[in-house]
Amino acid sequence: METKDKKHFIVEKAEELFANQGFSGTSVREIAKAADVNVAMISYYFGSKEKLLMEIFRYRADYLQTKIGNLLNNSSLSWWDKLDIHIDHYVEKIKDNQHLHRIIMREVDMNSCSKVSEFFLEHKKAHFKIFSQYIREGQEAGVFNKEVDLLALYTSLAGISKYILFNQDFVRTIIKEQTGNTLTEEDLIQLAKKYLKNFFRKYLEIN
Amino acid sequence: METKDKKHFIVEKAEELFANQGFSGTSVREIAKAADVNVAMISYYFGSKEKLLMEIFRYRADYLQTKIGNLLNNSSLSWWDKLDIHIDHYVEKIKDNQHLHRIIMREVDMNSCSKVSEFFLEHKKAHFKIFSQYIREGQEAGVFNKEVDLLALYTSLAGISKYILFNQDFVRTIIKEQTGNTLTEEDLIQLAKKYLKNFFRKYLEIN
DNA sequence: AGAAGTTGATTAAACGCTTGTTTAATATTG
DNA sequence: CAATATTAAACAAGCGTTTAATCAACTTCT
Repeated sequence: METKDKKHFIVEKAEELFANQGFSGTSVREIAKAADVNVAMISYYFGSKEKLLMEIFRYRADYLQTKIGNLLNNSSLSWWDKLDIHIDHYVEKIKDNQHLHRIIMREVDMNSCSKVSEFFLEHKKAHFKIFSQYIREGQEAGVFNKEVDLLALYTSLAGISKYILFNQDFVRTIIKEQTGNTLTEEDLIQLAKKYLKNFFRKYLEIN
Repeated sequence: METKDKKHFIVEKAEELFANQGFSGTSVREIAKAADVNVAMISYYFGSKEKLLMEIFRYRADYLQTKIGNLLNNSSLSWWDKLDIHIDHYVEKIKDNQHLHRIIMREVDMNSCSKVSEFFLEHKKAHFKIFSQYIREGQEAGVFNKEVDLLALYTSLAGISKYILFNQDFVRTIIKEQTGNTLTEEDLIQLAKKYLKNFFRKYLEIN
């Protein structure tokens, strides 16, 4: 394997371990074993354990770019269809980057006083900006209800989708009791999307 | 100080440290220093670091009892007022037990495969049961809209309140940019309550 | 073309330090 | 005097990181 691929492999294994066991709860020896490399390679490649964590963030930087705007602007779809796409996109992205989100929740959101925290705060702000700009344009186009709190919308979007994705066991159990069906992760994704689309319709529709 | 009070003091200090730095990220020496006791006392009192974590859960067991039902049943208030009380109660309880919730999020929700996870899953189920029973009674009384997904309501209640409370920096920043005001934690609690009450009205009102 | 040299990758071992826990001695209490 | 509480010190194990030696691949020189 090429050394660049090997580095990426270590990053991915570390990401998974950090997500499930936490940064402090995972030893470099554990990471080395999972990636099937010598312990020293982690210091050799990344400098330190902490810098490996930073490398994870850098590795996922493209995801954090949140360039949804382009997709939506050039389309001839209706405002409502675009909103659905936005929601689908949002939930899907959280699903695809669950490990990263878990790490952010554990190591960044929880002790919010480092430079990393500031970086992710900026990212959240940027995403909120894109989101609220889209809603406002829909409002000015006369499609979306103008009497709606953008932050209320956004916290619901983030809160609901994160809750369903990070409490999968709970949601699954309830659905199992209600219907007898055991939902797959994909089913849960669809459920989150359904709930959110319903939610946005209720809030943005003009009666 | 009495030995029982001292034990409680250690438990509270440990709770705070575990909440902010994680279980693995906090050493027993750190806890001992925070509680101003000798390191050996923690093993002497609790047996081990892990058992101290369990003691935290036992210590907060009364909170986790979630006996909201009593308060609501015997009241002569309207269904809507009772719902507001329920929401107030829910948000307030999360605020008062933020440390515990952080620990549960970090150490329980994240790696869901231990006996502790099962315990908290049962607790969530019990709370959902109380919640949905209340809503259903309101539906049968003809006050609440019958065409509403109980799980959608619940995940929103939990998701929104947790998001606001555990992303305080973000919410504060947005509000600061929008209004110029820097919100206190109490303000954020009120915001969460407002959002949730609005939400439940939108979903449960019969047009 | 083949030996010598250069570079980066990989290894096992060791480093010093911290970890959770235990021990054995001392202090405090009833 | 007995029982409990508290202490400093020691314990083995694990931690993140470094070292120095070896390996592999490629370049350069005759």
